[in-house]
Amino acid sequence: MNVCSDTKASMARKTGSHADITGPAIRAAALRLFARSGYAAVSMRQIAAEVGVRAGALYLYTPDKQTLLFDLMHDHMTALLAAWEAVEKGTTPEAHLQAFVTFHIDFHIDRPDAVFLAYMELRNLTPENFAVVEGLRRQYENQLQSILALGQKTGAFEIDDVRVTTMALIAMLAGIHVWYRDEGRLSRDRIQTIYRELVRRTVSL
Amino acid sequence: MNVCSDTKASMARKTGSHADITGPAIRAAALRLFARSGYAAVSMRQIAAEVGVRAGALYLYTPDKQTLLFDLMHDHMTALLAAWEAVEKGTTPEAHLQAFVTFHIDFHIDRPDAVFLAYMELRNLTPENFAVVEGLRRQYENQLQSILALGQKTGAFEIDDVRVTTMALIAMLAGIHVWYRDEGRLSRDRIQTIYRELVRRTVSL
DNA sequence: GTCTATATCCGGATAGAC
DNA sequence: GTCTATCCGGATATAGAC
Repeated sequence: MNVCSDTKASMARKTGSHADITGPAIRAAALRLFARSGYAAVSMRQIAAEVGVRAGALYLYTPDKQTLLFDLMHDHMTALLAAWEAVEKGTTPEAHLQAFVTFHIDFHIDRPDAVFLAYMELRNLTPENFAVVEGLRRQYENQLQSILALGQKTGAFEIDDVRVTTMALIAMLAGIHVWYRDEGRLSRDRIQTIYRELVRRTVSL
Repeated sequence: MNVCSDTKASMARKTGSHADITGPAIRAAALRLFARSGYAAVSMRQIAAEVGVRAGALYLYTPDKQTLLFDLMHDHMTALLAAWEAVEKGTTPEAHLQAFVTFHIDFHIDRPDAVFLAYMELRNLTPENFAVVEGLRRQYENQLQSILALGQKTGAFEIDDVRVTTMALIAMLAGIHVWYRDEGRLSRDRIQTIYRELVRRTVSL
């Protein structure tokens, strides 16, 4: 932070102007700290210190702390849905489901802090903000639920209760973030292989 | 609270003495509020108001807020382990696993607030307290892991990675608390039946 | 055992200088 | 765009009266 070499033509004209740097830096610091200690336990002064500015400067980039939290969660959920939209999903329900598992694990392993926020800090959102984020979360669940419902209809899957199975699989996948470590015993590929098989079994007799 | 009728022989001799009532009431109030709003977001004043006393009075029953949280989590985990010890588990690995699922769902549905605390407030424990609670949580995971390992050894189960399957099943079961409602679409029995089958499938080819 | 009062500190957010 | 200074409220925890 606070690199003021000013040697490049692209640098701002006035020393001390870092709107393009400080904004993202604030979001990154808030994400890291909120994920580590929880929204309520993190102060604006802490976030500012992490970025290398004073607390007052934060309010040039966010109207308040609540909006900072909401933006982080909202952007994460939006990115999640957009990324899933872009995935090549295959033709059969089986392939579709396998693609979902692979995608989910990839996306979540790459964004541990955002994932943590998205499901731990829901209760710290104002009711209006909660409704928005909850709606996006529900949309994501529905992606999986649709796959299961279609597979059940075509006979590809043997499922007792589609809604419960959806929630069970989401929970199973979400649980990975609790124990996953980059330097852990298992590679990402290995984990994906194991979970694809676990999920396949839960929808097969 | 603060019922001072003093008409029964069993009432305390001194008006305003409610040690036997206030202590549990404080814990119950703290549990409810911590679960609803999060440890960091709940003040001692709020807890006191819920009980019907002033904030200062709380310190007759707990040395500080942190200890209050720790005691709630510690007691929950201890009760969980003790209750599982007391369960009739059956003789085969299959029966053992089914008993675990049934037990887990029963215990957790009956204590939604404590369950919520136990996995949401870990990061608000001091390092020493965290280590204790984490150790108890690990003991519980090991109960399930032992069942899976034994079943794998005897050939009753077909499991790729016992550790990952343990974490996957724990997460799947823990996820119930996210959507379960007492007045919901599904009875407890029905939910247990569905999950017993989901779990059975994950350890069978 | 509880209350009132208070010490001490830290929180979010704003105003105005530079 | 950032800083310093500050307002104002609320936090935990303690001391001493009743």
